[in-house]
Amino acid sequence: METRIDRIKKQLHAASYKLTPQREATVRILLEHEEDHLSAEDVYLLVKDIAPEIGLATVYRTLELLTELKIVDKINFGDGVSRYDLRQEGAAHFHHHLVCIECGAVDEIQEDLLEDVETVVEKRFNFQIKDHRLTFHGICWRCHDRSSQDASE
Amino acid sequence: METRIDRIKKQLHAASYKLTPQREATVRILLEHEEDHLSAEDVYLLVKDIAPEIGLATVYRTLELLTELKIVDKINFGDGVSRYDLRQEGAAHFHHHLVCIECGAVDEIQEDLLEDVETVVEKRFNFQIKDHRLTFHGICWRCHDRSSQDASE
DNA sequence: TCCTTAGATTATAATCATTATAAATAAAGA
DNA sequence: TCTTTATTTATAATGATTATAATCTAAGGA
Repeated sequence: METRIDRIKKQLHAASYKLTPQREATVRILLEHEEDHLSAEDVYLLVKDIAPEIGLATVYRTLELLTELKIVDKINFGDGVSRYDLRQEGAAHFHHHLVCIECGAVDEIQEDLLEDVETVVEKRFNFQIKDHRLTFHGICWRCHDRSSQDASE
Repeated sequence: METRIDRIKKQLHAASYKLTPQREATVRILLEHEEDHLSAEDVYLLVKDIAPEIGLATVYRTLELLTELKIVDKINFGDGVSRYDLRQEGAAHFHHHLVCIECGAVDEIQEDLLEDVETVVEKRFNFQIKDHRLTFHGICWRCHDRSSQDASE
């Protein structure tokens, strides 16, 4: 965990930014909620517990900075709020998401799965792919289980 | 073109909505700009040319209604504005997008390309896919041509 | 025809997420 | 220490979207 923060510190320094206490607190929250797809507001509320004097604008600035340095990814599921995800270290590509239309849960897929598709797209459309966003909307296994259980009662 | 509007009229009636003049004007604008990924504001400004008395709220309501009936798709490229696309008639799946990080152009891919990926995801994650969103970020052929031309000068 | 009712629309205000601003603070270097 | 620069804070502003209330319109009956 500490080494993870140290590496982020180095990344900041490499771009001549500092890991201020506020920034460190924000990163810690992101590390503690790596699975969670937090919004800026979510991060703000959580950071306030460990650094009560922090302001919302600072959280926004920090998240933007981290996004710029590709330490976090900013995603958008269409509900009007941006969400921030710590990048997997060494991940060449953005991971994918499964959004459940029943319960709203968001699961992640770490595998790439798109290599073949990207080859086709690059050739056919003469488009040099740098990144991708793939989200599936559907019914998650939890809701699936729940409804088949309901049916059998 | 007229038949296209007639069919949309039927879809509305089937859900017991009417194709009012304002709604028709909005649909016409969408038809005329099928390639364009308009925002609500864009649609509003264009509709005002053919129906000057229309209000922004009506445009929003109409777009929301059309989205609900799956006549248009609401997309989100992460720039804080929702964009509205007329669905291809008979399209089983949402089309994909190529967003150029140089010039901001958005091109469309009509092919599905994801069939294999979806089979894998449904099996491996026990997730019943209903729809998907796939966007590639990269350099479009126009910017690519432009920069290789610059280099040769 | 007139009345009633329900649906649509308009203008406007309100809301929510996000960004900009200006003053205050802290840290780094000379 | 003094000066410069980056950073943060609180607050105001912005921009997209949604809600509200008043008004309008069309359809169906008496």
